[in-house]
Amino acid sequence: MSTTNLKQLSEILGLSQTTVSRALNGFPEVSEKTRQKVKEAAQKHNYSPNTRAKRLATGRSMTIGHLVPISKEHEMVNPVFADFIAGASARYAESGYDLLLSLVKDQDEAAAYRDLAARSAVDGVVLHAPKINDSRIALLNDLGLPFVVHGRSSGVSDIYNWVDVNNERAFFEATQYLIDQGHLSLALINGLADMDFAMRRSSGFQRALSVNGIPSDGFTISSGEMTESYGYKSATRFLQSETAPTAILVSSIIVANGVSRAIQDHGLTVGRDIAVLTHDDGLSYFGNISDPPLYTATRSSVREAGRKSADLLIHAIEKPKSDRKGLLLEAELIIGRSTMPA
Amino acid sequence: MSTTNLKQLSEILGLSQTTVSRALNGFPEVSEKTRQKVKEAAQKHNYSPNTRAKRLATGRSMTIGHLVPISKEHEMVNPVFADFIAGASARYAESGYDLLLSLVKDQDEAAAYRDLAARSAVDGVVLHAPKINDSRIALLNDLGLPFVVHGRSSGVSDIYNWVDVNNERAFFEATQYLIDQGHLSLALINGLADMDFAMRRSSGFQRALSVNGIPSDGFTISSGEMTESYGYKSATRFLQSETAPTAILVSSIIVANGVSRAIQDHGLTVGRDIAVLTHDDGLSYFGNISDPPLYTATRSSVREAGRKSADLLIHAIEKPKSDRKGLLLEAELIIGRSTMPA
DNA sequence: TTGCTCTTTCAAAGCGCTTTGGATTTTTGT
DNA sequence: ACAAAAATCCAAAGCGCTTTGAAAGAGCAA
Repeated sequence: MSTTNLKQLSEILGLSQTTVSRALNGFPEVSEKTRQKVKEAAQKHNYSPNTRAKRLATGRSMTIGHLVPISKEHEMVNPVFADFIAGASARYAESGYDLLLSLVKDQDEAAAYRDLAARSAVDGVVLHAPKINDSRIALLNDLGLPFVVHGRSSGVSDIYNWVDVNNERAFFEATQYLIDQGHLSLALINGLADMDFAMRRSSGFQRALSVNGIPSDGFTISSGEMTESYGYKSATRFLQSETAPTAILVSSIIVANGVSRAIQDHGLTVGRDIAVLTHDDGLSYFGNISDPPLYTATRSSVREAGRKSADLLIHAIEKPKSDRKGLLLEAELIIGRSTMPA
Repeated sequence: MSTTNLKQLSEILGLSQTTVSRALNGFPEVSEKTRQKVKEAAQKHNYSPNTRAKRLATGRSMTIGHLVPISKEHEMVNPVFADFIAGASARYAESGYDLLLSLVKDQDEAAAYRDLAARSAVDGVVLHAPKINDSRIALLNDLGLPFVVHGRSSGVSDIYNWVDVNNERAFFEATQYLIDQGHLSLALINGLADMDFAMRRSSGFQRALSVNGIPSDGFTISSGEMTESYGYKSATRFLQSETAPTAILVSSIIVANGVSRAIQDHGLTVGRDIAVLTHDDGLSYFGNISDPPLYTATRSSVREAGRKSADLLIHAIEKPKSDRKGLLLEAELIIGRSTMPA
């Protein structure tokens, strides 16, 4: 298990380090014959170039950073990130990048980005969970660090790379679907109000209501961090109110689990007494994969978003001059057993 | 946002690179006065040492690797890892380590470890989700890569650092608790059978049964990947059998959610008609934080385990001669609303 | 002053790669 | 056959830090 280095390998082969390096890195000026010999020797002596030396010499980190936010109060990490990263990680591996992960509290995030940039520790970063008017975008542009945003940030005038789900349309259509089913009293259990995705969902929801002439006392919205117990609490509150909704839109399956529990505790049955429609990020852990699925849902694979984001970022890193791009993914409306006509 | 390097900084100060480097790294041979001056200049010119250069010069990667397994068929990533890593990440940050994350399919994992070692890309790794007789432990010892196992591996004779929950005892006591409540027909919905933790839980479960003289037709065990729908399916199967259990032990809250759903679909009520007791890793996202909690549970914070593992690993890296250590954490039995006397 | 010990500072040698610019050998054209 | 072009190879110069080994300066005793 000893480590051979380039110098030793070149001595073994009786070639210069240059030639060996070029042979291994596929440069055209070395003959196929020597290249073959070199490759075999490298294999045999179990040589791989030392990462640290290579990075210094090339001036590239071959590392992509993910700064995943942890909410200050709850210290939670949203399982959605894991799946997104799983998607991205596969792409990084294919292209030879390592993934640097750091879980940071909101208030430390700017400093963490500055640090990564100053230390020159990464070639690019993925910006997670953008808020409305997110200041991190300007910061990253300032730092000159290539990046891609998973989501978008309304109100920001900078241009940037992003990959997002069409949340507005997804929730517009979901709401329209429920209205078509005859529901007139609706509720939305949304994510935190300052999140961009939550804003877009809420706006799609409200547009559908307004298009269908449902007045503002025909709906309610709650905002919060998307946990099971948040779903439970919100739904309980709605159910206890005088104008209890007949249909509830929910921001994630985890939250929907809490909503279902609340509904059951109220002696009602999901999909019979009350309709539940949730967004589904396609996290296989939480299911919704039976046929027909448990929940009617707007589905969009966050893992796929991770793959796409990685592709975009790698492109931005390797072709620095190219234009910034945005990629809008459409969610699919899946009809499950949690909704029914009013 | 330009990057100053050591050479430039030393020229600005009219000092040699050596002195500046030593001043910044707290060596005793530089006077407090110069050190102060250097620090101020570094601050002012926004200097931080280039990570790549530093790593090459010191021969250390200052990076710790986490290879998180993705199951081949389901391509899932268990949310437990996210919380563990959140705990570890905080410690790494304190000690100046970066965290390299890679999500790998089981069959690629050995190659991935070899690669990390050959490239000299990390100073140590965390081994996740050990199986019974896990061959990765011998591999890592072979590679000479410092590591800590989150869990243990029965049957392995190597010595190694580990941090584990006392799963045997936790499930022994949990089972005893249910038996004390009068339950005579029990079921265990466990993790995958080749996982070490699952084996230990199952063994604690069976020990309690045997201690209490419950015969082998008084219980059932199912094994599988710990998803919501796995919980649903297993519980459904149990409930449909002739000797339906009156109490079910479950391996995680997510699975327990599926179990609850199955019970409800069967027209029964958790904590009244049937007892559910689950392990709770303390993932705040999935709750069980109300008072009293929803589920009676054996609780042990996986985030805390992450912190402890990080401490142990950093120690192993920085003091290579020190003895390998094992750390056994005790789970706490929390009484919630999901259990009742038979 | 001289001589001696501590302090403080520095020039230069790595760390293990990539890459430049040039040298040497082989092939091709006529 | 000979010059020009192409193919092949190499020595050496970085990349930006840390660290070694030695020199210069300061403080003090005689």
